[in-house]
Amino acid sequence: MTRKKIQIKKIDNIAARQVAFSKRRKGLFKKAKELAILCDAEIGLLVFSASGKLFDYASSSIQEILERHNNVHSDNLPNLNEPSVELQLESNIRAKLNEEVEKKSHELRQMKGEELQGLGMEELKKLEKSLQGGLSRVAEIMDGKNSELLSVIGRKEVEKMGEQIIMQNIQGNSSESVGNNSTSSNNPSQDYDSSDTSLKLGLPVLDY
Amino acid sequence: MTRKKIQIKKIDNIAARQVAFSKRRKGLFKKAKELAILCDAEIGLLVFSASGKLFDYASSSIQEILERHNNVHSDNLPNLNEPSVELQLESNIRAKLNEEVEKKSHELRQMKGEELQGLGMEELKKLEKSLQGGLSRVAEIMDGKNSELLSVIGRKEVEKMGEQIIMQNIQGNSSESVGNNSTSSNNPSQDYDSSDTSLKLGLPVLDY
DNA sequence: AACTATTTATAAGA
DNA sequence: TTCTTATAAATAGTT
Repeated sequence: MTRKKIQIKKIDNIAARQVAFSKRRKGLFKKAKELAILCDAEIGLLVFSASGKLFDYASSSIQEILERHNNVHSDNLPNLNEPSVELQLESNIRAKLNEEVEKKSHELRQMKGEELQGLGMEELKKLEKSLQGGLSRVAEIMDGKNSELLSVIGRKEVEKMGEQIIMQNIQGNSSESVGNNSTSSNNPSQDYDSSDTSLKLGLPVLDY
Repeated sequence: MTRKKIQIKKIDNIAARQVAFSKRRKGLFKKAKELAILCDAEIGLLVFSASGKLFDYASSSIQEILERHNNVHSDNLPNLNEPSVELQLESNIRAKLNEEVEKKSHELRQMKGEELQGLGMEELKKLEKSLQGGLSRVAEIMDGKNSELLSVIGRKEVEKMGEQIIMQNIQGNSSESVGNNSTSSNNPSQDYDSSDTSLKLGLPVLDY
């Protein structure tokens, strides 16, 4: 509804969802109050956040409104042994949440290669594709991190490493040296001849 | 709130009040539904018009529960303002479950290559390993399925293929034949000209 | 928590 | 009631 139109579906990002909840809850309560005042209506509003916190508003007392509601639906079964409304509600929510946890756990285990028995070929292929997608994204990010680190180390050091590698190749022969050769970093007055740094191929593999 | 800003006080004109009630009630319910969906909140909303008509909305099955709410509390309402011990307990459980759902959702999205920003190299590697593990398990299962299917196709066909491969190898020259040489057991009437068996090497890729 | 570009909601009028 | 439209309000994305 503003910088961009949004779809009305559960907001994935937790932080964003909490922010939206705060803003919209405020807006909703304001609207409810305005309607009650402007149009002389009786309004009861109960909101449980995803974390279980209760927010409510009633133009008169909640009891009064609920009683009235009950009268409208005229079925009176006074049962004091019943769990409270809220408690029943919470129970339902808990059941739903448990189900959701199970579902996600199962999906997660499947992505880790477990509990695959029931799947058909189509589903297996989908899963495989999903895994491959994730894998390549992870690889991308790792590459990105390596690049970042390279730029942090600085061009000079990289070039220096290149030189050293070249020298090693010229002098010895088999030395597979890949170790950390970075000479002390606080050395700004370093001067070197850039002309012989051409062979910078095979950049050191940065491993963590 | 449009052609002119209005004060939030009871609308005097009855007709105007009814019109406003209709419009604003609609808006209020829409907002309530949006909040419930967007932010995963549980919402109950009761609205009585000035004339006594009831309008309500509940994001879950609060409805029935609300109807009984006053049955429980209309006679004895000492502790309506403070959640009962049980309710607080349930709320805690719900909060924990929500957390768990979020955690799993997050992990799931990470396995699909999303929300990777915060991860360090170590974590990325772990993730990569996990994905590779899952991938190979999935591949195994798929292989298994292919084999099963092969056996369903029948030993005969497999044997036939083997023979054909052998024949090809004989007729050519490279004698690296590794195929299954067991000649058919229960197949006396089968006769075919192996000479025209075209190049069916590289067992058919079973695709679904 | 504040800002602001947009989307929504809606008061008045028809 | 419903539609239209000018304007007020709400709010998503950003800082």
